[in-house]
Amino acid sequence: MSEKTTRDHIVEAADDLFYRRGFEHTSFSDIADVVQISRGNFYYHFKTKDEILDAVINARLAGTQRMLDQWEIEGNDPADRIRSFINILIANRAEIKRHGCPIGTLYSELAKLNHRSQAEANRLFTLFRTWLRRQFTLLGREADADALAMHLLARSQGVAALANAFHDEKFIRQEVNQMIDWLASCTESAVSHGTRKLARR
Amino acid sequence: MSEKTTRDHIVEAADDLFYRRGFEHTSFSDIADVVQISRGNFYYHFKTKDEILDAVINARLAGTQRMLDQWEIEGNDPADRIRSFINILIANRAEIKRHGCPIGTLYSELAKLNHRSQAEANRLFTLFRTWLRRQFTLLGREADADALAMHLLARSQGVAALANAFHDEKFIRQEVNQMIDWLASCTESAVSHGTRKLARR
DNA sequence: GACAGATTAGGACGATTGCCCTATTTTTTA
DNA sequence: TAAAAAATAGGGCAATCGTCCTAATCTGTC
Repeated sequence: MSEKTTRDHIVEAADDLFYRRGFEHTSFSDIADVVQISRGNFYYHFKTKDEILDAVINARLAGTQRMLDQWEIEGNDPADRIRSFINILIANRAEIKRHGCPIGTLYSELAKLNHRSQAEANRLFTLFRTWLRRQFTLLGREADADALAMHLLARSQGVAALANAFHDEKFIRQEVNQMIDWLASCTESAVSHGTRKLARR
Repeated sequence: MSEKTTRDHIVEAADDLFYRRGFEHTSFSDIADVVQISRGNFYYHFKTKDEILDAVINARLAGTQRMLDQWEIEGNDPADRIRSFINILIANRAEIKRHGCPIGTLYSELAKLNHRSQAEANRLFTLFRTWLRRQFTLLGREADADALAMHLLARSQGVAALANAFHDEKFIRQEVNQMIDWLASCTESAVSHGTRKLARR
């Protein structure tokens, strides 16, 4: 089994705190308190706060990639895989209700700060976007695969934002059901791939 | 014509800065610089930073209410009024691309800070939610009017979030078109008001 | 057991923050 | 015009921030 280094602990704690309290609102001391190390030791592992941020983003990127790879193995059907994506909202509903989407809220904050790691944070979105686009292409919707991927991403973001604002898990379930239905209607009209024509049989 | 007081100027500048840079990242000095008053004078008008935040939220509430009232006058048809809501995304696309939705990003930040004005900020969402619900009710969808209102709010939030993340105005237009189409399908099936049945003629 | 390198602890720094006080100026009132 | 009130200016305060430095401790190797 893998020994967890102090550095790993720091990244893990920072990841959690950045999600729950935000990047700017989390101080070195906050992280050090969780990991139970001195602030001096902290500096040995990370020279600046931005370095921690980048490490957190990279950790999230790696974790997300692992998750997507896993879905690729589990689901034979691209529709199944897309449903796995949609169901993140269900799986993480409790945390989403309390803190929103980790990716969306982080990006939003970095955008306000005009932080130079905005582009890095965006890669988290792009990871999902590219993956979803491929799944929709496999579904026979290559003409508008990217638009469908963005549409689904946007709806997920919106659901997370409102679930957070209204502290409403039931709303998440409602919208997830609608997204599942929407996905079904996508596969049905896979051949025609018209821009906005959702044919019902 | 109405004389604009110093207090109004402060609220106006704070509103803008909170939107573009975020609440926490905006300092007293930042606002004072814009209004061109001393920090000392500042304290005469607002005792704490939280007071400014509340004033900004109230100003946004008032402005939003005025806008909704205006739509009520302009659009005879509830569908027209809902389209006015959807078209905010188009009207403000440039700013949304750069800074996201002012309501969504503010609430997200306050949630991270666990700020006690979260509830106040939420009233901005509730204002739209209640108004949209009424419009959908007038549209003959009273059974699921609230779900439709939340659905539309969520999609707007998602579009704003992704337009900001990918700096993509075209995406806004695409999604707005889809939302307009979706609204049309809502009115067509107004009578059946089934939970998730989007009948096409 | 001595030594070198890796790791940790704890404090100090300059800058910035929200907040507060007081003197001064401007405006209003009598 | 004199007094009162409203508004403004400028500086100061304690706390916190990210950052940095140095001394101490731990760990493994010869």
